[in-house]
This record gives sequence, C-alpha cells and structure tokens, in this order.
Amino acid sequence: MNIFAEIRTSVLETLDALVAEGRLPAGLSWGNVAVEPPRDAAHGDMATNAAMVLAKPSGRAPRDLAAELAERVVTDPRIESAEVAGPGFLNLRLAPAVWHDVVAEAVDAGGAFGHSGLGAGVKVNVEFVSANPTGPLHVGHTRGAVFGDALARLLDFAGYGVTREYYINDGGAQVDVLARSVYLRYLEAHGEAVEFADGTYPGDYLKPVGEALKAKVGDAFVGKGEQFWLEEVRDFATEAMMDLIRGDLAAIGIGMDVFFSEKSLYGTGRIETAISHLEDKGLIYVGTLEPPKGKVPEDWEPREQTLFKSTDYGDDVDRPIKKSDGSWTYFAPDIAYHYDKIARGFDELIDIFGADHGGYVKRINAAVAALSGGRVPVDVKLTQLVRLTKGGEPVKMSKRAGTFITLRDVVDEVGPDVARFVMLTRKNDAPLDFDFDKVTEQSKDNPVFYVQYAHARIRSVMRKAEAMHLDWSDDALLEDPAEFAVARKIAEWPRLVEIAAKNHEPHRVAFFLYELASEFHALWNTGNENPALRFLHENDPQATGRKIALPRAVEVVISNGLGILGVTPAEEMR
RNA sequence: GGCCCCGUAGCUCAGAGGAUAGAGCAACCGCCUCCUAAGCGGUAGGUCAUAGGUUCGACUCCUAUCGGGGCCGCCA
Repeated sequence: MNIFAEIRTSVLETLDALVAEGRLPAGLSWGNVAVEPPRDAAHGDMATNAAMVLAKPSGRAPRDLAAELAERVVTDPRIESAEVAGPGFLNLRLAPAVWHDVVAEAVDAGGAFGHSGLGAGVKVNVEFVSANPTGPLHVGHTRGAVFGDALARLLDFAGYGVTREYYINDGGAQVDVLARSVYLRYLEAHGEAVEFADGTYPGDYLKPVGEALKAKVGDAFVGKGEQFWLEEVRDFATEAMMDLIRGDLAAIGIGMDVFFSEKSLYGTGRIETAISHLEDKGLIYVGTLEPPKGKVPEDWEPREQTLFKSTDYGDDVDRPIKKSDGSWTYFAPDIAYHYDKIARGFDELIDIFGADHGGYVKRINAAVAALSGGRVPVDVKLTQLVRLTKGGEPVKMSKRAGTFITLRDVVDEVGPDVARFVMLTRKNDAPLDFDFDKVTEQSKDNPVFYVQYAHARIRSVMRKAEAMHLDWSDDALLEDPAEFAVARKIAEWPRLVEIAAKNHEPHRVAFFLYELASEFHALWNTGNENPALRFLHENDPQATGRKIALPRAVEVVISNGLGILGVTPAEEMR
C-alpha cells in the first residue's frame, strides 16, 4: 500500500467527477498531478499541485480550482481537511485512522512491506563488477559491486524480475598475460628462479595457482614453448581467478546469477551474427576515422577499419569494430554480448561501469538502440572513485608493494556490513570518501551506526516485551506528535522504494533509513520526558501491546531497507 | 579540441519542476533517578558557481561561461 498513490487516486476521481459535471473541460491530462509529502510539516500531511497544473489548460484561476477541489475531496473519509495555500496548493490533512492503519499494515506485512507492483512482468538484467579475471577485486571494484548488488536487490523488492550478471573478459590479450604469469609461478614451483618482466602480473596471489598447476600437470610444461601450454594454462588460470573473484564477492555478500564468458562469443559465429544484424540496417561500413582532436597519439596514422555507425544513435564518432589487421576490437564482442542479452528477452538492461569507462557509454547506448530497434532501454551507471583514508591520511597501497587495496582488505578491516552501507551513502556518480576509522566510529555522524542503533534499541524493547509474554497488537496506540511523525515516515516507505527503483538510486534507501532512525530516536527520548509514551509498561500488558506496534513497524522498515542494502540488522550494539 | 560527471551552510553531503532550500559534523545553549545519553531538543550559519532562456513556478530542464575530476583509433 502506497498511501500517497491511494490519495492521488482519490484526488483524480474527484477531478473525473468535476469533468463529468462539466465543471472542468474534458480531455485534460492528469499526468502531472502529484500528491506528495510537503517539505514543511506545518503544511499538513500531503499536498497536491492539481489546481496549479490544471489551471492553464482548463482556463481557471488556480486558487479557485483548488477551493472547489477542496470542497469535494474531503468527502473521502481518510481526508480530514483540505486547505488552499500559496499559489494554489491544496494541503491535505489525513485522519488519524490512516496512520493507525499504516502501522498495522507494516506490522502485518513484515518483510513484504513496501513491496511494489512497479516492476511486475519486467525482466531486467543488471551487469556489474565484470572485472578482468586477472586478480583479486580491489576497492574500486568493490563500490561497483556493492552498488550493483543493492540496485539488484532494490529492483527485486520493487517487483522486477532481476538477473545479476558478470561479464568475464576472458577473450583478450590480458588473459594471455595472466597465463604467462601463472606459467612463471609454475616454473617457480618446480624450483626454477624466475623474473617477472614488464607486462606480466607479479602478484603473490598467483603463487598457489602455479602450485596447483604443478599438482595437476606435473612437469609436462617445463621447458616447453608457449604453443604447448598457453591455451591450457590460460583456461586453468582464468578459472582459478574466477574462483578467487567469486570468493571475494561472497565475502561481501554477493552472488551472481550468470557468469557470461566473452570467449564463448569467439569462433562460434555469435559475434558475426550480431554484426550482420547491424549490417542489415546499413550501420556497418569500412572507412577511416579522423585523428582525435587535441592530444593526438604520437604514432597516429590513418588506417582503414570496419566501423559501426554509432553517430546515427547520438555518439560523437563512429566506432571501430575491427582492427586494421581484421581482428575484432573489444567493442565487437561487447556488441554481441548485448545482442545476446536482448535475445534472452530482457526488457531493460543496466550496465555498471567504473568512471574511467565514461567514454564508453554512448557507444553502448548506440549499440543497444540499434540492436533492439529502440525497444530495450539501457541505463549505464558509472561509479566514481573511492578515496580511502585512515585517520584522515590517504591510504593508497597495501603493504605488499605495488598492489592496490583489495576488497578483502576492506572487508577484513571493517566487515561487510559497514563497507556496504558506507558505499551506499553516496550517489553512484559522486566520489566517495571512505575513512577506515570513521566508518567504524559509534556516533551520530556515522550513519551505519545510527541506523543500527535504532534497530538495536527496538530489538531490546522487543526482547523485553517477549519476556513479559506479550505480543504486539496491530491496534496501535498513537497519541503524541512524535508518534505520528514516525508513522508518517513509515507511510513514506513504499513511495520511497518506488522512487529509488525507478531512478536506479539505492542511496535513497540509505538516506531514508537515516531519517527514519532520526525520527525514532526523537520518539525514544519523549519517553524520558513523559513515561506514558514509553513502549513498555510493566503493569499494563495491554497498553504495552498497543504501544510496541509502532516500534515494531519501524523495525520492519529498517530491516527491509537494510535488506535492500545487503546489511544485516544489528540485534544489539555492544 | 571534443565528450561525460561534479560545483548547494566553514566541512561532508541530501534534495520526482513546487511553498520560507534540508541533514550530519564543527560552534554556542539546554536535557541522564529514566525502555541503551553510543541518544534528544534549541540557536546560529546560504548570491544553490556565474549569466541568459523555457515555465504559473527552476537547486532541479535548456544554452553559454568559469572552476574541479575523468575519458578520447588498432588496451580491455
């Protein structure tokens, strides 16, 4: 139940009635009519802009129209009063029973409270992480991973059919580099002294892979040329790296539904099929690109290449799909990959890239628009950098020289819950400061703690209530303004879920939980001033049962919200 | 040179085209015999980078400019 949507329906019905009576002209669109929480609580519980939006097309003065609407709309028993304000707002005050019912619904619905029909029947593919299978995930990947997973959970909560997907870049030169690096570790495992030249990966994490390779093939590859072992070592090493990455993802609570191999597109005709699809639309041609403006590479010279006419779909220049030697560029399998997603019947695609891939967005948009005939929208989200600090000092490298801070480093230091929550308290396209000390601090300026603390307080109350052998009653007793304030916030939850899901913005959930926690902590303190407002009343089980419905509803929302963020609610803070 | 993102309180940041732009921190003043004070209440703090435009209405949309970051053929 989204009470805002319901009251909006009521307003629209009133408008329909005015049309039927000839008080408003026919043919008006209600599309821009909104019912929203007002910014200032003094303006009531909800406000509608209906009169202002409809004033011009209906030739009415906004305040007059608002007044007429006000007269009619109060026949809805849920609407206690309606007041014209400002330039033509209609401020609505709802009956206390509405908030009472909201609390009861939250308590009854539990984990389903806030579920939405928004995404019913819509299949959406969320592709994220997709890090090269050449090493452990580092902190940059972590943000994309957390963001993608939270977005997937959010969409799932809003009723979409969600597939989480990882694109394995196992088709390019970097997996050959990986294979050679593992081969060196393999020789090392056989007691040979090895040297890691430029263009190989020197990281320690490949040592066990070299040893595992030795255990598997013995000395079969020792002293042999690349042609004997490259392919097998590449497959072996890639699989080992994907195991490593799957482990990293699991450490922060992420499981993928599909791992899609780039390699599976080569030599199987799948790239050719996708490209021929574009060819049929006249979007593939052979040509020579202009040199890039500004900083021209030193060795630049004009080359004839096979190009995709992405400029037809808003890109700045056409993009090469074949190198001058005739082999595919990275973009070609990417086209085929997105073609495959479309063919699998997804209604919406979401790609999550690091900010350094910003230049790639337009060509992905172009490719998907061309391949799907504009049917399938794709939203490419970029996650900005994470600035790691400890006690205010920048942390850039881990102790092992030359390696980036890994996802494991972060999880080991602060735990998966803190890492996830903090990374979701920023919009994806804003840089994020992550201070190892601050994020574990137990104070109000740490939102993780603040929200968890509210939950822990409620759990404490609930445990005590259970000890009194009573259960919540859904007949909530609401008296104080602070109680109504909390109930109003709870009523906003279903609406917030829909807004966040539509905009692909899970950070809104984190901010909402902070606000809800704030309302709750305020309510908690009213119990200090006025013991009658406390949740637990030792000698009055009935009153207690009715009083704990509200904190129980808060618990439901915090728990559901943290579930979307992938954070475990805290039972206690000790 | 082009493209993308960002610019909101001293700091870190929210803000579905709506009213007098919000929160936390820092500053100042209050609240613990009390279900967890790890908390709550209050005061103060603003040219929403700048200039135009669209609109009944712009922090929000459009254009230009300034400032910060990222990216820019045969790497992925």
